[in-house]
Amino acid sequence: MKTILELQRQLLPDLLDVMRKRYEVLRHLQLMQPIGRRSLASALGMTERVLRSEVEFLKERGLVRIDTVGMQLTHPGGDLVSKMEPLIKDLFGLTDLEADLCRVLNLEKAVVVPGDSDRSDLVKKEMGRAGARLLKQIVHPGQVVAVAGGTTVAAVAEMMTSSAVLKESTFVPARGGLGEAVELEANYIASLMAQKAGGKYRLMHVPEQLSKEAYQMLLREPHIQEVLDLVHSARIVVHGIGDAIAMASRRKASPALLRELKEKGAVGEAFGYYFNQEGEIIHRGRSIGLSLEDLKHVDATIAIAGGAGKAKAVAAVCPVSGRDTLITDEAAARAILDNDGC
Amino acid sequence: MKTILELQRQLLPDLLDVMRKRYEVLRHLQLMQPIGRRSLASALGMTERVLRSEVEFLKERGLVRIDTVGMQLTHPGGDLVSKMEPLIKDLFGLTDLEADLCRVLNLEKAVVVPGDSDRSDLVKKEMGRAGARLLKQIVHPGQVVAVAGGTTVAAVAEMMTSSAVLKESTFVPARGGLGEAVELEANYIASLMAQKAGGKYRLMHVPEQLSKEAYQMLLREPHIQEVLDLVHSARIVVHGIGDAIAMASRRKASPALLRELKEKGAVGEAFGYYFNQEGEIIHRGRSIGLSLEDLKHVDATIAIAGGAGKAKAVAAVCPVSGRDTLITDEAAARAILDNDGC
DNA sequence: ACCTCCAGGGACATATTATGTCCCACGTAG
DNA sequence: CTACGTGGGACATAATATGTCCCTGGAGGT
Repeated sequence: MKTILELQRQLLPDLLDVMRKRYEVLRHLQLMQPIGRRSLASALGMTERVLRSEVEFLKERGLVRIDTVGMQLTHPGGDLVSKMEPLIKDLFGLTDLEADLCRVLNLEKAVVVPGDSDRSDLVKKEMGRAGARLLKQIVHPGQVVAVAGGTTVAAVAEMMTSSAVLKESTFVPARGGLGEAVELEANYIASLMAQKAGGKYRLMHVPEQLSKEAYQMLLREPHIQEVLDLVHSARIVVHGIGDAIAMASRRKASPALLRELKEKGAVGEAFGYYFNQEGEIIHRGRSIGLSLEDLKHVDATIAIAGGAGKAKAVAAVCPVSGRDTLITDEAAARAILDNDGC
Repeated sequence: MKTILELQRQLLPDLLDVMRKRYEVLRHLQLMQPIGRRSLASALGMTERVLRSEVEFLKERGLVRIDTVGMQLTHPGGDLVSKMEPLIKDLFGLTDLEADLCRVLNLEKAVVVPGDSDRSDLVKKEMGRAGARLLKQIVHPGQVVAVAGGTTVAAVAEMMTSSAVLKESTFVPARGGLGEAVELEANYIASLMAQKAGGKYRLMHVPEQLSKEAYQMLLREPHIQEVLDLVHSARIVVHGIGDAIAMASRRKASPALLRELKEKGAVGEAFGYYFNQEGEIIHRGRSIGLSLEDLKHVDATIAIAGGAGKAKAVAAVCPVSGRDTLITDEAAARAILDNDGC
């Protein structure tokens, strides 16, 4: 029985949305009946006309009755609502999680894919697909997309498919070298994503851990400058979120830095910034590129991270911007909401 | 599980239509890939543009991949198709049809694939796939499989895939030459099926229409004798079912024989035997090999035939054995059951 | 090296449907 | 009686789906 829902989710996601919409109408109706079109519409957050179409449909099916006092459920309509409740819960439990995440983390949008990416690579792939799809939806032609490094963003690149609008886009790494392995480096991911998307890309080869003087020199290099301008003009940012300590180790941070991070309670990391539990920046990896300042001017940031273990990191990093979109998995979502005490 | 769909259908009356449409696209894609939009559209009987929208949707969901050679299923897409198959059968009542056929024709098992093989070649392919799968399920290592000729059995051979148990099997033609075209001859099909399955095969090259004396001589030939022994020891028989008159014509039967068949009311044919509506044998094509006697000792016979036009032939031939399995298509199945008055 | 066929994708007019926005007549409750 | 909220009608407009072309490009045969 679960399988049939799973199959439908893959094959008929659009119809399931419609189903949910109609179910919501019925459910609200059950609670508010008898009620008029306009009040119900505002309660559901739909426009009057849309609700009206739905109600006409439901009336046609004999699930609601309409008379002068307003709309009410018929008996079969009431039956249907109660019988469908578990079904809807199964189908849209994740959607509810998404709504909760939006509220708790102050996100514009959240996408939750089923599973736990700590336990199955497929889940990461699925997040990647969700990220790729989202990116395609929100990007406008000609916009610059800045991408950070990490395995999860790599998954997005991996699952990216070409599309017309993306052909006009330019992909750039969000920041210079941070000490990652090549295949997780922002440069590599930007180029991979651009290739898969059929778009353009510009890279920024900057060694990590340079002296201040060397940085200053590099910054004056014309081609570096050029890319940096692109980066700062990015309207969309795609980045992962890492566990602070794990990320620092992976990037071979000095023991001193590690100790400092621990002392200051670092839990999350994103594009080179380290955050504590309250979402305050406690360290900034030395590199060039996108800064938190720049984030204020982008149209959208897409953060991607999954796995129950990342819950704290995600919760710490996310509230940073009010226009964030978060793509995560079920395990992380539940863990975040549990920690939050909701 | 049915209840879920019942509930859903109350809110989404066209759920099944859409589901079926998308499933059909995927299924055809699986059988025809890689293929272009236009060809696929005509195979499906949709217009190009409609198919295009569907494919774009499926591509978006990651079920279909599109490149320069055409469209193909992705791995998840293929998974989805196979997982959906039983579901679709249930939804469209094919499972019920199967049960009815078993009862009416006294079959051990019936498999009904959707569609009408008179109208689409794909349906024959689908029957072929079903036949190949069934064969793999029921065969035991070392058993001899006798196959008859005809386009439908050829489809089974075409769709056969290798498997461990089949590597131990030997394929032989059920009967000697009956006057078929080479690519429909049992010999050719037996060898093809063996090759696809990775198994062994022995052939039996016997000209049709020999004098009695010549037959007797041939029968004493050691290598013929050897193959004949194998044939008689076959535990599994795969054969098609043909319309009697059509088959006789195709085999260039004499006008006299044709007239005789018509007079005696021949409707069905299988491995050289002609049957009337009551299932009685009214003529036996002269050749050597498997006889009806032998059928009593086999473990299983698999009859394969589809198309509404074959309904009468199938109904006439099938009741012959109580251990028959019939693989047919929806059109034939419905026609058979209609004729039977159920 | 060429040519041909079939591939996907772009473009666009048109048909169909969904949506936003009014307004109206009518019950009902106060 | 009045004021409010009810459903339903009407209609312009937006969004979407569809039918029909055409174009470019790659794969495979020659």
